[in-house]
Amino acid sequence: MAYTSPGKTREKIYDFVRECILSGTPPTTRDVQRAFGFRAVQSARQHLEKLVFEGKLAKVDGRSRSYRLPEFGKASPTQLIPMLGRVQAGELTEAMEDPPEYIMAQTRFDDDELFALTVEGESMLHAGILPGDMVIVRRQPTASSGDIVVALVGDEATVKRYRERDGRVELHPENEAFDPIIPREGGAPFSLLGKVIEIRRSVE
Amino acid sequence: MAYTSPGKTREKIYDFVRECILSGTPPTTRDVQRAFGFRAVQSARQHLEKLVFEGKLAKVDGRSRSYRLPEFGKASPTQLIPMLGRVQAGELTEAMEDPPEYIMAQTRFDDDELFALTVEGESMLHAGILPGDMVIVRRQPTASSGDIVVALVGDEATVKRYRERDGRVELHPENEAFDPIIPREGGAPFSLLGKVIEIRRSVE
DNA sequence: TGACATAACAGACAAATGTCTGTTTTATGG
DNA sequence: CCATAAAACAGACATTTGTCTGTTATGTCA
Repeated sequence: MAYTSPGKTREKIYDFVRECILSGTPPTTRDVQRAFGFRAVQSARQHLEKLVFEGKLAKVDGRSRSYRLPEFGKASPTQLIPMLGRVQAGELTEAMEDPPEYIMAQTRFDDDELFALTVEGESMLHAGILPGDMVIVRRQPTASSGDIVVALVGDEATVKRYRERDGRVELHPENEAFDPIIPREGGAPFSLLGKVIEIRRSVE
Repeated sequence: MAYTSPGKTREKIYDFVRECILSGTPPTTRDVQRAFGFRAVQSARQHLEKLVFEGKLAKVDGRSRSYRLPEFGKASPTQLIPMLGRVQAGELTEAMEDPPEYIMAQTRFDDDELFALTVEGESMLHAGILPGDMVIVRRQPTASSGDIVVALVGDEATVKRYRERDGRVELHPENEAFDPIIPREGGAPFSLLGKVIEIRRSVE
């Protein structure tokens, strides 16, 4: 490769490595070599190591394809979340598509068990949750007053605001056209599926 | 490793590989071997190849760390989107944090230029866009009537619904408390930054 | 011009990694 | 019991990949 001014090639190499990493396949030293037409591995390695020294890349010595963007790993971890579609008697089951649909989300904790649902109905309109919106839910058996939750009442999954009054659970819609749900002994079986932690709406 | 019932170990291996891939470091055959305590590389390889045969994993022969989730590549590509924070005189500039914040999003086209903004104010309340919501914007110079857009009016970036009436551009809020913006000749400089394609709200 | 720094090259070795052949163990069904 | 299939093991070889030592080319500055 022809001689280039100091740092010029290095920037391009950084961009290249970055692209590779973001697309899921960190490059090998020789990948970089080939991509830039170097006739020596060391030429690529030289630049890569300097990028590490400058802090623009991170790596683990001796391991293949180990160059990384230093920002990641520190940043909040990303998770794949299954899109659950249907709700069946008592049990929320994965809409068995093949392959199942997944969405990416950044979460605070790696061990949260998350799933996503599509909202039907307008009962949460005034909370800014519209029909067709996707809600990301953290599976948990309890909630705090004021949380937006997904609950199973009878056979139906529903998104409502959770409240406790006098030790009794109430599920409040945010739309005057709907009535609160107050589960009672002997009534429809009630269970809390989890708490809504994010709402997404695609308007394309 | 002790003998396990058919497919049992394989499922766990799939989960393991999946986790590795999602966290950005696809495993080597020997990574899997070690993780499961196999005393032979082939034990791990056997399972991995079978997973490929079953279509649950994809790989490139002969390349290190090349196991992938088949859903990706085919599925909509994911890209990193910069969070733009401030708006400065006429120009939307990246809030120069170090490192800049990025979020993941699944997009239809790889070459879309996207960025994200945080919404201030309640002018789009009835469109289900609340203060603090994040909007993902595709940079484009034009829009269709009915689109929700981000426009620069004077020095301020604003989220509104775009309408054309008699060939004139109008920016409509979705809240009676606000008035439409109708850019005029000689008025505040107006430019369209792009179209809102997704709204996200974190309620944690 | 010469000293110096960086870029690029050449060739090699060692470790990591993918791959292969064959054997042994374990569960299952006739 | 035997046949069969899958799981697990053993040991090896080939390629890929990381790393190293030393050399040559190119630009900068005094």
